[in-house]
Amino acid sequence: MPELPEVETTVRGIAPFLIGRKFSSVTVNQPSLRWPIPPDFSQRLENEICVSVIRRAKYLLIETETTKILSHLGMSGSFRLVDPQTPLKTHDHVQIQVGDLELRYHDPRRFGCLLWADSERARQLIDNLGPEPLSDVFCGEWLYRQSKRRHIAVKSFIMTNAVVVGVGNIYASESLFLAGIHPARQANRISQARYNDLAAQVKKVLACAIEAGGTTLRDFVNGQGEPGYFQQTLSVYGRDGDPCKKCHHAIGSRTIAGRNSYFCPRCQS
DNA sequence: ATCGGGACCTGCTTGC
DNA sequence: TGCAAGCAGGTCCCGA
Repeated sequence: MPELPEVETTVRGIAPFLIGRKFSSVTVNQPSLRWPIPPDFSQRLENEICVSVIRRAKYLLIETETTKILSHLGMSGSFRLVDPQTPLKTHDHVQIQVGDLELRYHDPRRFGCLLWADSERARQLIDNLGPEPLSDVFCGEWLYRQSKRRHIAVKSFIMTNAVVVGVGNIYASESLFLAGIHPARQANRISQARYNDLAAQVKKVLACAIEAGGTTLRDFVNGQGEPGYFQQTLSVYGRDGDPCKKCHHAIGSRTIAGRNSYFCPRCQS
């Protein structure tokens, strides 16, 4: 799934084509996502003018003059803009006509969601989110303070949304490698100096990925339907057994809190 | 309060 | 070649 850079790339890709335009017709082909698409979705959205498209954590917020949608792409979701004549693909669950284009939500695994942002469910999802990784609030001192009495592995810690949003499995492994911290190290056993470095690496790796247009793994397609290409620059993720780019020792992998984790056993401690 | 694991789905890869 | 098991980038929710 799309991690934060993919969501950011999607927002940047679709926003210019939506803002100031009318959603002239809305069709829900499959309402059964992680939570059902609200039954009044099409009716309430039709003929609305889009006023903003922004990202918060890995959520997209699409606002019109009278309402706002909260969407998450789950593990396999994507939005793309196509010519309305383009044949539907399997798992194109929602179609929104906007100007002479059509915005389609596509999601094979249906772990994503489309909700009204003011619904109780949506509030629950966004109310307890931690700081954005690229904001000034997120820094080594913040991480160090949050890590007190946290016994979980540092990798799980930085993937916790209340600590910092938008750090998924790929970028957790990548930033820990760049900071030289072993992913299984207990969160409360790391100095502030090391957290300073880690925060800096998280910012760097996410900013680079956004710059590159997002990582493309199997399911991501950006707003124009073109793949990103950041996967070529990954240092450890998915490189089990390959040589470390710093020391040439073999990259290792292990499961941490149920997630595959990649690291260099020599460079990370 | 904190933590790990199951659950939600489909599709691709792998191994028999 | 065919089939079934295993696994995938997220994250909520439950039970320990």
